[in-house]
Amino acid sequence: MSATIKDVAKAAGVSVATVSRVLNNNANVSEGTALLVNNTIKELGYSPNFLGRNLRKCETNVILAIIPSAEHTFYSEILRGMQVKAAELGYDILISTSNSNETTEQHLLNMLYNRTVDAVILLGTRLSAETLSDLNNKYCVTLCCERVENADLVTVTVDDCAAAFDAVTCLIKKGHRNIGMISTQGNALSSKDREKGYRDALEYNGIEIREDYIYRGSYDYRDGGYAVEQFMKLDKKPTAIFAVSDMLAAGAVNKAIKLGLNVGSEFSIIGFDNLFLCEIVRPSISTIEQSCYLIGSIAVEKTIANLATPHKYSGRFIIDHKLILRQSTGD
Amino acid sequence: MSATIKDVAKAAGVSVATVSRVLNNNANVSEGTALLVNNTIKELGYSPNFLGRNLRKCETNVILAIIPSAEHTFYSEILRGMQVKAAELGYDILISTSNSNETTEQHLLNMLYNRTVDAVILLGTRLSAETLSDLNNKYCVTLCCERVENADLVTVTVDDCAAAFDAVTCLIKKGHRNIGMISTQGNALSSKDREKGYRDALEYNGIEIREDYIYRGSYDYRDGGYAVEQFMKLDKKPTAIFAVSDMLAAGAVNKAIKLGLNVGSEFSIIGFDNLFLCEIVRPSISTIEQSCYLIGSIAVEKTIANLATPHKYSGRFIIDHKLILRQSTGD
DNA sequence: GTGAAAGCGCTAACAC
DNA sequence: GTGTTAGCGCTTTCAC
Repeated sequence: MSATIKDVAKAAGVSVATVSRVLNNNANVSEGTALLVNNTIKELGYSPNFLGRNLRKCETNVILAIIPSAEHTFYSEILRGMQVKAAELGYDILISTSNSNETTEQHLLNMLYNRTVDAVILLGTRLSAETLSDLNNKYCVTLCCERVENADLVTVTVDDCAAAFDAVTCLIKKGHRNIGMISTQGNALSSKDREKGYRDALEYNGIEIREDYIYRGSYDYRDGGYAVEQFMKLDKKPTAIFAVSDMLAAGAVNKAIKLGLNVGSEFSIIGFDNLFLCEIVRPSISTIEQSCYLIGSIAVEKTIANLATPHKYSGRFIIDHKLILRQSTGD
Repeated sequence: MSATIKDVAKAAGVSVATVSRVLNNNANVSEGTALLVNNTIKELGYSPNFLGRNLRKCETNVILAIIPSAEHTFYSEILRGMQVKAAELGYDILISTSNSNETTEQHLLNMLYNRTVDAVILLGTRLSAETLSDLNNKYCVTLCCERVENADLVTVTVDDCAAAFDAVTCLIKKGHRNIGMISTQGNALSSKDREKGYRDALEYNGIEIREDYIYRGSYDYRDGGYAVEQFMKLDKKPTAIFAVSDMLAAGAVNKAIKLGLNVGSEFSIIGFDNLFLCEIVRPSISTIEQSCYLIGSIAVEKTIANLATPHKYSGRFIIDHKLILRQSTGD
């Protein structure tokens, strides 16, 4: 159907080896031949078939990024960081969505097994530490935005504990003593770490920790509202909330307003991620911003480095975060 | 490094052909041999190398979906529709982002040239009709969410003109006679079509069309605000706005509120896409909902159909839309 | 500086 | 029902 390297070789009157050398900018080819070959390539509209090349070289120069869902804008900047760094290093990033479903996630890993991609970067995962370690041992897998205890692979995240500590400390400094937290069920360590940061901040400031101040639901917007409803049933109602995601914070803000609370200095809310949403809603939402671009960039850099070495590195990389204050904390 | 089909054949004491047959569920293999081979496969932890298979079969069973950016949640449901239909038909969907940049888009098309993927589905495009037609002629390309005049390829969109007509008619029925429109610059026909629907609705109701009621900017949130500012400088100020995207509508809503306008029945705004955002902001935003899941599903179905036939179909598919009324129109 | 040829892992005739 | 073998398109070693 389309031209092959053989066609080019024949048309240019050289061997396929020479065409291949031209294709790969190999030095050992005379200027004249190179010109001739390049012209023939153009004439025939030839492009190399990477299936042949990849098979031969046992590499694809493609990294698969698996995100939970395309519905979360949070990943977009991370993906951009990945793409820029990957392009720089001669790789392409392809994306697929797992729908936070372990079966789908497993299916996508087939691309690793069957050599369709060189490596996988997981933006969150449902897999166990053992699975991840095995996978990274046999292939090359990196984890982003989430950590898994004792999993032996490169992990790139913010310091969730410290970030939560900062957020809650800010609320305390504003005079709040009754601070609720909206967290999530399940075993995402990002949430657990943020809970720890929440507890640490309270403890550090000599504030009693109340278990009924911690609501755990899904990441769904509505859970933010449910949390507020729950809190408002308590004897001692919280006057501030720290949520592990901006969506939850948005749900909390809207529900609080609906309940007649004066969201701002009187009833403060801080989210997590700095989604664009935070700027759009009224009141705008204070939040923790992660250096997303950097997370993506570093994840790719470390992944490609691991691809090149026989003894894989598997450390944890902590990326910067920043507290951003807006109207939901009265700023 | 990892086991090959040869290793399996040797270990099982059969030929590679037999292993291949088992791998592909070929009927012509005895139950006993199949069992033996499958056990050996498990023992060796073998998975077939798709680079070999794909090279041999000249197909990858992968479709590349190119989206402008992962920042727009609008595409998520379309992608889900694509993935479900693709899985059904034995294909995988991989996603990449073009950043609305023609160079990047062109780069991604390399995956088509070099046979890394079987087909490409573009969710919007910067390419010309000629480029698209050539591309689809030589390979297999489908266009979604946007149309390009005279481009010879399968195109799947809502009826933008009719949808806009519905939105504007709704505003007129609510008593508005001075209706502004927030559109976009550039040559996106979706916007042009929506402008036509806007004009048609006005004309149909005997309302004069004023060119200064049409603002054209980017798709950026802020442009929604700029539009409102612009409109408020006019002698006869609009009392309603139809925007070609929810982001623009959100920007318009917030700016209108800031200017002291009573957004709702007094000053109405309708957006486009039905982003989740519409439900979160206050007032919630009326909008046009597209049947996104269906758009994705049909796009994939038609693409795969075209992959199988020598004479490609290249028609346009119109998908349903629905007007959704919320607080921003006083509902 | 260039060519011949082997072989990456797989599938699919073809032969038996 | 199973095996032998050619060959998909490419890179790379080895000659020269």
